[in-house]
Amino acid sequence: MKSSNVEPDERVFTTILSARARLRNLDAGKVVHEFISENDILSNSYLQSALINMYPGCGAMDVAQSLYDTFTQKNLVVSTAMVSGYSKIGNIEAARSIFDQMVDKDLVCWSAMISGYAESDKPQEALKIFLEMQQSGIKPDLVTVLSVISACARLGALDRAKELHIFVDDNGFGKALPVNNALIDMYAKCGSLEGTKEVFGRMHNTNVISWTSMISAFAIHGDVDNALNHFQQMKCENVEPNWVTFVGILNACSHAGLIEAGRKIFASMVDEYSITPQLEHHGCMVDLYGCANCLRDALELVETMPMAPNVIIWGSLMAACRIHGELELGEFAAKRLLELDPDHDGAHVFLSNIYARERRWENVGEVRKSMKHKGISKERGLSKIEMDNEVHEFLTADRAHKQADEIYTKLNEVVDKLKDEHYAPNTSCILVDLDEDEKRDALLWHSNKLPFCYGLIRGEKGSCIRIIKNLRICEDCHNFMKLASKAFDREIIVRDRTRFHHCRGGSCSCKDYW
DNA sequence: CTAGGGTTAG
Repeated sequence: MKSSNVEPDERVFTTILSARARLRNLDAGKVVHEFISENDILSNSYLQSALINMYPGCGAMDVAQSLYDTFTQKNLVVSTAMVSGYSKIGNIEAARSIFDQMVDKDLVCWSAMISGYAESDKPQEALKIFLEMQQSGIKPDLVTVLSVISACARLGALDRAKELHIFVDDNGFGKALPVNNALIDMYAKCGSLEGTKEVFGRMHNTNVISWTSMISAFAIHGDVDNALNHFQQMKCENVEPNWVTFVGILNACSHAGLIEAGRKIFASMVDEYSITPQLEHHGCMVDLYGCANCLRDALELVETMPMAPNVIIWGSLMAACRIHGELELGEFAAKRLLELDPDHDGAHVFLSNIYARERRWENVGEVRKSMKHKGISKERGLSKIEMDNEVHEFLTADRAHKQADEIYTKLNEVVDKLKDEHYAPNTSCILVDLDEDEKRDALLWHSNKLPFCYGLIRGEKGSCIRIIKNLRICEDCHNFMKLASKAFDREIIVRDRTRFHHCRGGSCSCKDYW
């Protein structure tokens, strides 16, 4: 182009830059950046936003920021690109700070902020911003609605979800395919498989995302039969499964312990569908073997898989070893994990616990010192319950709630009643340096049990109690919920980090396999 | 009529 003496026009650069952004090719992008600077066309706002848009994907948000700082006039589109750039790299505070400085905000920049919060797992903030947007007189479009539904899914509050569904229908989005797909996922993550089925049943047309969302919904609720059924059915309807579909179906097998079925499906990816298993699929298989206590198979897969295992893979193996008390392999996995992520809280806590159990006090000291030095602490247990249109949060041994006294009194009552059902606190779930009495208290105050008691106090009599937990539910809390479902004749639905537990009449839908 | 926000996945 240059040799024929045709000057490239500015449109060419926006095309090149968006290609660079997709390729995540930082060096090539910088060459274009320099060329633009040298030719004094950096004042073109189309070029500005294309440049800003390229950097976050290349892992160079700092370059985007310094470039942005040089612009004296902050264009709305360019600022929005900064908001979404910071959101993509997980720096939501920086995104918000730019957002707050913007004047005359339009729909797109509000949407960028909403999806930023949704993807940063701050659903409450996303919904709050959505409300503010409407109060400022701006009506959402389809894209906004999708982000809001996704935020509500992460929040997990069913009443809020139902309200949003009505809003979506009332505003004319109820027939759009992507909206219905998002609603399927929302109901699943809010613990309502019924809602999921209802939305799916009313859809006039479906695509691979609809079917995949259904399969994943059944997977997280432990209904492997329906997950497999829907997988068959989508084949009959000539909908081609994609790689996400396989993540869902393999997860379903993992949650139900169906090793053979999982193996076959994993093999069929290549044999029947010509889909190369990715890291995620290998992760599902490690999970499948790990949960089923086939730790040798899990390790073999990790060591022979065609790509380098990442933090999630080693974490999955480590978690399986923790559950099955396989300390030696667990230590190995934790160490590999720490090589990839030296600040991983779970691996530190796990190592320290293994060493404590084996009375290797020197090692315990080393790990704790390193944690203190790096400022690492264990992620705290956090549980939530929705009540009267409000989401109430509880940490372990939390006394911050306004009705804390009442809740703790109730907890004692509940524990007394559960003792009739032979409930005995299982302190092996707690591995810190506490004496037995302290352990017992720490266990009873596990965050899960607090929202349950609050649900008993405030909820309608006989209604289902829905709890959302940030970590994997511990064995003692699981046992507690099962017994409580019988003793109080209540359905209790707990969403933990990876799946749902439906407790009813003394047993759980996961059949104690999780 | 070429910039910025998007549903399924651990």
